[in-house]
Amino acid sequence: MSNKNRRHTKTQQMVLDYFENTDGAVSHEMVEKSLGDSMNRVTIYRILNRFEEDGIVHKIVGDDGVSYYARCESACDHDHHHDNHIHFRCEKCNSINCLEQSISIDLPKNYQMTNINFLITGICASCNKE
Amino acid sequence: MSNKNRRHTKTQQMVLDYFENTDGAVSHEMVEKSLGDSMNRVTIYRILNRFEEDGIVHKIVGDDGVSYYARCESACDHDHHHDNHIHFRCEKCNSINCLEQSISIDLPKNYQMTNINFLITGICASCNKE
DNA sequence: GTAACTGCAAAATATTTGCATCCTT
DNA sequence: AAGGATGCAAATATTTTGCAGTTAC
Repeated sequence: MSNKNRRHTKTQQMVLDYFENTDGAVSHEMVEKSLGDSMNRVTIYRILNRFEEDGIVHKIVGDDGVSYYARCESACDHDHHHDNHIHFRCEKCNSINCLEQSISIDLPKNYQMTNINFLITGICASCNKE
Repeated sequence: MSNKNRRHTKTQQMVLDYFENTDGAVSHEMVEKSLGDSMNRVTIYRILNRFEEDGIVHKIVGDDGVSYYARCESACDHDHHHDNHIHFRCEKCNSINCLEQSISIDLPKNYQMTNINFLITGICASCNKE
């Protein structure tokens, strides 16, 4: 389903590097703030969409309505990037990270699952100190 | 925190009735399609926001980026409408409903939770038959 | 050389705000 | 009558699309 002919470009590599050097999930806004001088905002949209389409990252939509992207774990293949652990979004520092806890899902009969989006919002430990 | 002086109006009652007569969660678009002739789209935005603010409904953000609203269970009070069960969004019929399964959350030390958003996307049983 | 990728402008969507008016209390 | 709620227009975001120019392969 997914593998179009993709090309390796500088811009994409920069975004990949950004993922590599960033803890937790990443939003369009964050990429733009970081790399916006080197590339157009539209390009960022397109790169993020492409990455998701290709299974390189998965998307987590926050209860703030913002889309965050995180590199997929090894387990992800191109058509299934299920992600049955919980993400935590800190309202203060606006980071999204994975919690250890993972969920075993008990879907009712005849239900079929294509995507999981588990998100808890609140204050993370480091922000809670202050 | 929440109780402003609210007034009882026809428009709001219509939206409430719509919730009552609809299974599962409801999006702005659905309300507008249903009641758009009787009220302005902006009014719908404001009513839905107000309802959420007042704890009358809670918001679930789909991985499609769309906000859905569902009437709160009895357990909800004004400041805490935690909703630790899983919602299921059907990509075909675009309904959102609650699954029975609820999740016990095991938050790491010093984490503080303000909101839960558990959503599985896929095909529901009735759509899966066809 | 071909087709993917990018940048810019513009279009399409989605949501919010200002303000005059209407309606609940 | 005071101020919350609504409608309309306009302002803000946010995301997508068209197309020409550029670059990877």
